[in-house]
Amino acid sequence: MLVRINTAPRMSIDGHLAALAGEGMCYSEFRYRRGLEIFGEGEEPEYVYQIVSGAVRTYKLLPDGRRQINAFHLAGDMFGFENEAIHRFTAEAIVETHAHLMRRSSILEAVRNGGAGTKDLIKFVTQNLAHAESHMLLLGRKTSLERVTAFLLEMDERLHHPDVMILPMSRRDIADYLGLTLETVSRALSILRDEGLLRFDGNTQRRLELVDRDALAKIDA
Amino acid sequence: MLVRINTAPRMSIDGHLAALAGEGMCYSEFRYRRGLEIFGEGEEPEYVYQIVSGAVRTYKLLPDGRRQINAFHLAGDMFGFENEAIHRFTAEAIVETHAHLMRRSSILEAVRNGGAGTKDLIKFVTQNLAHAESHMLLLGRKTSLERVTAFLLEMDERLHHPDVMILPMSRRDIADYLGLTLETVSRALSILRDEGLLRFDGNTQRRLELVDRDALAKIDA
DNA sequence: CGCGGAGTTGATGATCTTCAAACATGGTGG
DNA sequence: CCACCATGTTTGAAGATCATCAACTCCGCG
Repeated sequence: MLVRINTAPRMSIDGHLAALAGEGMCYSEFRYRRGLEIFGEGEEPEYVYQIVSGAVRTYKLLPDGRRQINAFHLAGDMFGFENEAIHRFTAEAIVETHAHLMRRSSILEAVRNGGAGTKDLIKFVTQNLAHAESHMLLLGRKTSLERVTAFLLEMDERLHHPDVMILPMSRRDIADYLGLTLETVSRALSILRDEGLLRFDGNTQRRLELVDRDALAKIDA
Repeated sequence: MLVRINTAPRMSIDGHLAALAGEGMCYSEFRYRRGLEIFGEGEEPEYVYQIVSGAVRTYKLLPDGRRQINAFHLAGDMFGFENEAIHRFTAEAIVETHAHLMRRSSILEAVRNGGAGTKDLIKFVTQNLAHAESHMLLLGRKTSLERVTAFLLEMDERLHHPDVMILPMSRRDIADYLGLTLETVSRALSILRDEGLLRFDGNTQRRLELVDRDALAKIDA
């Protein structure tokens, strides 16, 4: 079902959670079923999360229901850190997801004490910011074909260039990430398939193979 | 050309730069003429900047010249901090701008030493991230009228609700911030003016007055 | 005065959305 | 095991929004 990366136990140096609060900090492990809300926009942040397996979407809603997905989080990714007293967006499990949780207060305290994890926290937030900036360029200035191509290449990279890419998210999720409709996403994928740049694996639409990454990279301006 | 104006030992307590690196840190003051590039995307970051007066745009470009402005920075705002070894975007003075500069290395060192400014740095990056997330919602899901209205309200707030708002940036800048064309921005402003929600002050197009902020807030979904 | 930059407005057109229909898929229970 | 239903996906046709192309105005400034 889901592509998995190694699940870093708590001692691993570059495991994010462990790095943040230092060794010896404990965390709990939770399991979220497909579609379940992990936390909601406006709620008080209690935990910071690291995904062991599964996938999570974080998004904002307009009052009339229009949705913008900020980011997808895959195995190994951390999310949910807040500096202020409320969550700025909602997080939901896209598929069955296992995550490690660490109390936010532990991390804030570690920062207050000048803990070693401070640098990692700054790095984490900065990486999120860098991603957001690139995504603003996509949302503000790229065509639908460029957006879908960029999405495929982003996922390809984050899944470490697998032969067959297994997408946990629906066309609607992709559309809400790219600022398009699901129909436009579907059409763009069909174009790329017809041009021979990608193949659908079997008869399922969520398993696909990037046949010509160079050509895709040329489309993504 | 850069003009070095003076060097001062320290600035006000609530100034961001001072908070970041602690007391006793030195900064220089520079002046940038209208249109001048302050730093370019991909360059090595040397300084962190705080605007004394003027306005700055930060943006990314696609190879064919399409531009996305991430943010406008006004008097009091800080910008240019990088955690990694290169600038992720370009910064230009929109109008004649005075800024305080502090060496990036000083700030990084302060963080390494567990300086008091670490918390402020995290706060600074997090605020940028929060802005970027809101802007992604705008770029991905709002209509042109909603975008322009949101822009006006954002500027109104950041300029502390002046009677007459003086915009330093051109219609093209606004368009590249909102993911629109300058014509669409102009049309949206005309609509808001015709509906009586704003007035142009005199016969210049950059001075305008928000007549009905509540109605504007209702348009901005 | 004339020139250039900035802005507005109009006509036309392309891209993307909306609406709609058909088909596929995967899970559930008889 | 298969029928069945909800959900997800593709594709087509029509329509809306925004972009493009173009003309014109308004200042500011030499």
